[in-house]
Amino acid sequence: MPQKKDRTRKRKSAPKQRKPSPNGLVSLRDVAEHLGVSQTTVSVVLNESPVADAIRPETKVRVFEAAAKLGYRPNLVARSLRKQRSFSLGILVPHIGDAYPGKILQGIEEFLSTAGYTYLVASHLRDPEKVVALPRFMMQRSVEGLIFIDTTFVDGLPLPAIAIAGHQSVEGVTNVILDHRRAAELALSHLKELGHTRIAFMKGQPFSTDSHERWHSIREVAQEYQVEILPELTMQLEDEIGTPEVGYPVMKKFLSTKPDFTAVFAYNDISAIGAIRALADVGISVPQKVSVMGFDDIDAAAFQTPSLTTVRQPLMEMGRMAARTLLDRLSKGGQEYPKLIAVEPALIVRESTAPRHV
Amino acid sequence: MPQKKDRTRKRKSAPKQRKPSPNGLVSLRDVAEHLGVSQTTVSVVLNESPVADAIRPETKVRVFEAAAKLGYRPNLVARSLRKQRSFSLGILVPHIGDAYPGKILQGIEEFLSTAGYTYLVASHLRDPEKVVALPRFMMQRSVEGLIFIDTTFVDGLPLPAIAIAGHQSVEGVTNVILDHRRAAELALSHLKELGHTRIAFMKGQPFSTDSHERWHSIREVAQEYQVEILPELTMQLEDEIGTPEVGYPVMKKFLSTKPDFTAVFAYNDISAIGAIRALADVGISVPQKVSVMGFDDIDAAAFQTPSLTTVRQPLMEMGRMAARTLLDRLSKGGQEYPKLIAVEPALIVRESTAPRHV
DNA sequence: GTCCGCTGCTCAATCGATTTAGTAAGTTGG
DNA sequence: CCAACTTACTAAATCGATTGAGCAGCGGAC
Repeated sequence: MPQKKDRTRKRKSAPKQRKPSPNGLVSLRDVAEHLGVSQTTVSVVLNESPVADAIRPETKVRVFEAAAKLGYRPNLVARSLRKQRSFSLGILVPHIGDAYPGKILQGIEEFLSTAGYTYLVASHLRDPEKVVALPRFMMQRSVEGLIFIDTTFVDGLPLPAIAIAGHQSVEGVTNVILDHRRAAELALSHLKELGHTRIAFMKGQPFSTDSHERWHSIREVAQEYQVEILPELTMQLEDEIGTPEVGYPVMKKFLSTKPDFTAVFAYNDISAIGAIRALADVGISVPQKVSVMGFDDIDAAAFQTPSLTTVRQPLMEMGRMAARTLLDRLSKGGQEYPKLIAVEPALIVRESTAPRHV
Repeated sequence: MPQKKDRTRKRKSAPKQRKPSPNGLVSLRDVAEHLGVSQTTVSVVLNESPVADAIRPETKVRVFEAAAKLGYRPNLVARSLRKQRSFSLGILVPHIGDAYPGKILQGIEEFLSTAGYTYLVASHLRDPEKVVALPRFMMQRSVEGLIFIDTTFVDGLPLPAIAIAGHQSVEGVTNVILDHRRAAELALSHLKELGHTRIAFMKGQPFSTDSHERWHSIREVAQEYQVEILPELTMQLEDEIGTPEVGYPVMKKFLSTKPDFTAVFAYNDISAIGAIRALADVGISVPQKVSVMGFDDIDAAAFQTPSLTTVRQPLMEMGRMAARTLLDRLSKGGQEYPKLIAVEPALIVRESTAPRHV
């Protein structure tokens, strides 16, 4: 394929003896030199930049072909540096691998992958120092935004952020939350319809971002529904564990007080599962003797024995929305952004609740 | 704090009117200009490079103080580009959020965070195209190495890699695997001691990387232990689902053949849970009528009703070892690396297995 | 007096892309 | 015939760090 004219080759009478790419990868320069054109040309053509309108179609074809032939893939680190955009987000979770954040991550990833974004995840294990350090660390890695999952963060973030299950009102942060009021209505009306009046409640751990709001809504709705919340039927989760072990000892201890109750509304599915286990240990069958209501509808809920009646949070959807909203904010760039996004719960009736035993 | 001599300030008679950092962050240059020293000085001092031995202690102090005062944090993207090291790894999982990879991720993250490394995770959802594209994409992001979890990858990787539950023999890849032979011994001897002779087996999905090896070991050990593996008592998992739903219909269908068996050895805990559910649906109680044995010991296993007897894989440990081994390989740089790392299973006896019902 | 070596730094190239400004060659209009 | 415009590119700055090479100024040896 002879070229008509060699229009650029002369410049290099004493070439600077360029060494091959140290990492063995094909760079823009390699493609440019291979073709005898400038890096600019290759760059604008491959990026289909408007500037490339001025490039001859034949040249474009040559560039595309050479890029394909040499297997050129742009170095995204270099691109990040130059464009001051990394196409990545940072995600903070209490523990990677737990079911609740796991489901949310699925939703986030699903959306991000279609948008060409990646993400860095890190677990802070509820360590306040990490909660401060990790966002900083991620910013050093040039993430464009942050997503907090069930995490109480420190404000003053210089980056747009989304807090899933976040209830802090902080400048620049969009909270994605469940309609807890509605959730309480669904759960309590279900239990009430089944005839339960003496209901035990498990309050979430103080560090869980939904705890306060959820409890508040439950009390409010309970009052309206004339369901009594008795102090002696109220438990408090404390431990920071992602397994049902979180609910087991609490229920054990509760049972040792010989409480008079016919139903339990757990803080979440995980603690409900632990509670059922504790009930079973002392021979209280669920749902025959006691009904148990979970929260979240994690994957495991449907396959427990008995399967869990629970209030479903659309976790994947929340993840998707969080990702979508954040990317939206990034592309708009403006100061306009939603402060709050609420999603609706659903009551999922399974086997762990039944009419009150009489 | 007056300076003795102004040794560098003169050069800028007609300064190039430098604009402030566009992203509002403090750069090396900002620190250097603030102090009136070169970027080199600031860089070598902050990195405690050996070259910094030649810098006066007072200067060092000034640099450290200025960096702290201005809140300088090095831009890791720029550093990556220059050093050709990103201090990050890429991790491929079938699904983010599933219990098995989740537990492994915990181990990986635990180790990486102490080493100052981050990681990018991506789910390939068993899509062969993604399995090819994602490592490429991660390499464009300059990850230094890859970890595959339960993933059949395509060889010819230009990067060091670790495959957890990997059984491919590929140049440059270290496989981290369970001692399946030992696992089979533990499980079968337990069932045999309980008097079970008609044992049903669930084979893993063909795409699950452990399936073949596990089945092979089970058959081998079964022969030695004189445990019969009957075709009519053998099930095959097919679906790509991370919930117990994967085992449920398979067991349902199996039961419809009116099989004669007293125990089930499931492929993993997830499918065991689904199987128990299916057994319960038709009134077969576990472990009274049928014993069920799981595999993995995911968090949920201990809190099922009945709790699962299972073969534990040290998943977090496997994650930790994978990360450690990979970083080791990266720092050594040489061609020397372990081809195989085997970890030991443990038998965890809980409630789902019992002596054969007679 | 001057050469050497040490101290304490600075200069400038570099990583691999993007992007602004510019330029050589050819075409058109008056 | 020349200015103006168009076409098809190229040169060089830039992002923010790291790093090899280099350079003043000073003290001491000869």
